Amino acid sequence: MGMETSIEGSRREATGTQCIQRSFAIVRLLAGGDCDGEKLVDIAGSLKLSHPTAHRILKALEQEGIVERASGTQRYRLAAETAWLGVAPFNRCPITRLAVPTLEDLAQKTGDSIFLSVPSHNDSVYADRRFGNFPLQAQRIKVGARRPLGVSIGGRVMLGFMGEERLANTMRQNAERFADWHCSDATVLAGVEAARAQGYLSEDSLIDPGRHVLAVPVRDVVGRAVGAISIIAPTARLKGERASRLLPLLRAGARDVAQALGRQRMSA
Amino acid sequence: MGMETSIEGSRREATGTQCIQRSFAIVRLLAGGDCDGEKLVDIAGSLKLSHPTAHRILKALEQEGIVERASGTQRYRLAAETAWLGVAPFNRCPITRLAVPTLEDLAQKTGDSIFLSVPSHNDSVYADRRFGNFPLQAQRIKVGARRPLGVSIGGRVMLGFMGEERLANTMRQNAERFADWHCSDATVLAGVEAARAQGYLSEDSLIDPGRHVLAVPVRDVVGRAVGAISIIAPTARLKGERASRLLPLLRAGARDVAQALGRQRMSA
DNA sequence: ACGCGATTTTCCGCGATGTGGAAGATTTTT
DNA sequence: AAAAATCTTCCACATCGCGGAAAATCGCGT
Repeated sequence: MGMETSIEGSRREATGTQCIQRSFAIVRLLAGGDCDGEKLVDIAGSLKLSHPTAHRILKALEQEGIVERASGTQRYRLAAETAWLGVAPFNRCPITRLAVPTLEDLAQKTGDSIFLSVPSHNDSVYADRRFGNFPLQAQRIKVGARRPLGVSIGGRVMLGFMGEERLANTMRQNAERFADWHCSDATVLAGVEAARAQGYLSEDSLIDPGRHVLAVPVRDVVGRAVGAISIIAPTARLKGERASRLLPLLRAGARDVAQALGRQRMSA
Repeated sequence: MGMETSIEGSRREATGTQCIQRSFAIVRLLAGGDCDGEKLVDIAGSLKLSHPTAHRILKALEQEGIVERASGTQRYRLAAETAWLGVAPFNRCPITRLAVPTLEDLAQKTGDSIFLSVPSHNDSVYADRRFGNFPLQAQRIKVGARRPLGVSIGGRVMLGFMGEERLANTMRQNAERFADWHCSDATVLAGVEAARAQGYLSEDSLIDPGRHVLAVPVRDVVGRAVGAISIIAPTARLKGERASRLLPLLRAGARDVAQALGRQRMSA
């Protein structure tokens, strides 16, 4: 476990439905967990819910088929069937399907870890990943894992190309959550600016000291970011001359994915 | 709109959380809708919710980024970001990704409409579809659309290979909903039996008179159905000699997908 | 295998939270 | 432009969800 995904993240005029907020906070929390699942106490702890409350909601989610118990244990994880709730929107923008060959190609050519991130509400999500042959790979970052949008390098790159309004909204709504990830407003904004200026972002990994990240945006026809491709490798492998050799590769990959997406739009 | 997805479908000892049931009933309802979205009245009507209640829940879902308004209009549909809630479970069983080549191949070879269905809780979901070149295609069936498991032909085939226990559970929990789709317990069970006996099922389409359906299961290593591939075409095109020529094609397709899934498991 | 601490689950009275009728905006149709 | 339909806000009520406490269960260590 670990990640503090406080439920207060989206500070709203509480009018509405408390338990819907709580339910989806749980769903989002589980969305990032690995398939071993999370313990009730941890879920309750992270979201600052009482144990009975967390239990009751999880039970309801289980009845709805959204959540299941990892076989044997009584740990909770997202049910396989949750995947199918999103098929319709997914098919409207099947970026992960279209990106597969590109990601594999990049992983093979660079030998390092390649990630595809997508924006999701106020989070960035790792939508897919491929590993290369180099011994040290970023295994710790799971597909489905979420960060407040702006925390991960890929997230900052995306924020840079999602419009002023959304940038402002996200910064406001994620303000409190950034602290949990040891990064400030200023750091995030600096990254966003750099991404806008250069068209990419290169920074040390926050969660994984000794690793470096290089990220480029995937932009749709209008220029809006719909994702980001990033490469993660030991710092030594991503500095200086090699970095400048890798950058065009990443950019070409991002362009390919964008084009595949554009073609898709036509036929749908 | 149309489909009556009564919230009472899963008659439960109501203790728990009413509004979670309602929220996900709405999400499931929208999951099947096309990208034009659904009107508030229709949503409220289908689920027998008061307008203010439906409105309040939808507003909450919108704040959570689960639901959005179709551009311009004020109709509700699932937000693109919903797709990313399910990426982790999806990557545990990426059947739709792996099935793409097979579906395309089948559509191209047969010229008709090919569908991939997956089981999701008490529903079957159309997870993907491909059209062939023949003029009449099953355009009305949208990707993401849901039926009570057992209503669609693909659903019956899957039910046949999901174990006695699940079959019994599903039959019990879907009993009331079958009526909405003009099919009885007996019809469903007959189909299930036939599917078990033959390894496939061939029946007239219920929702689309004049069309016929031929479906085969996609089974995992243990033999459990994880999906179904079906072909839909005007009845004349799916009878007699042509049907027996198509069946092996479908079966081969299902086997290919199953094998791809098996290979996937290894590497994960 | 046994026992003890940690975790999950049930119970239940309180009250905050969600509810739906009715009325007021807004959009769409005629 | 008027009318109909739909969407949204308001508000008083009571239902539904809340969380403290206790019971049942799990699982870890010896």
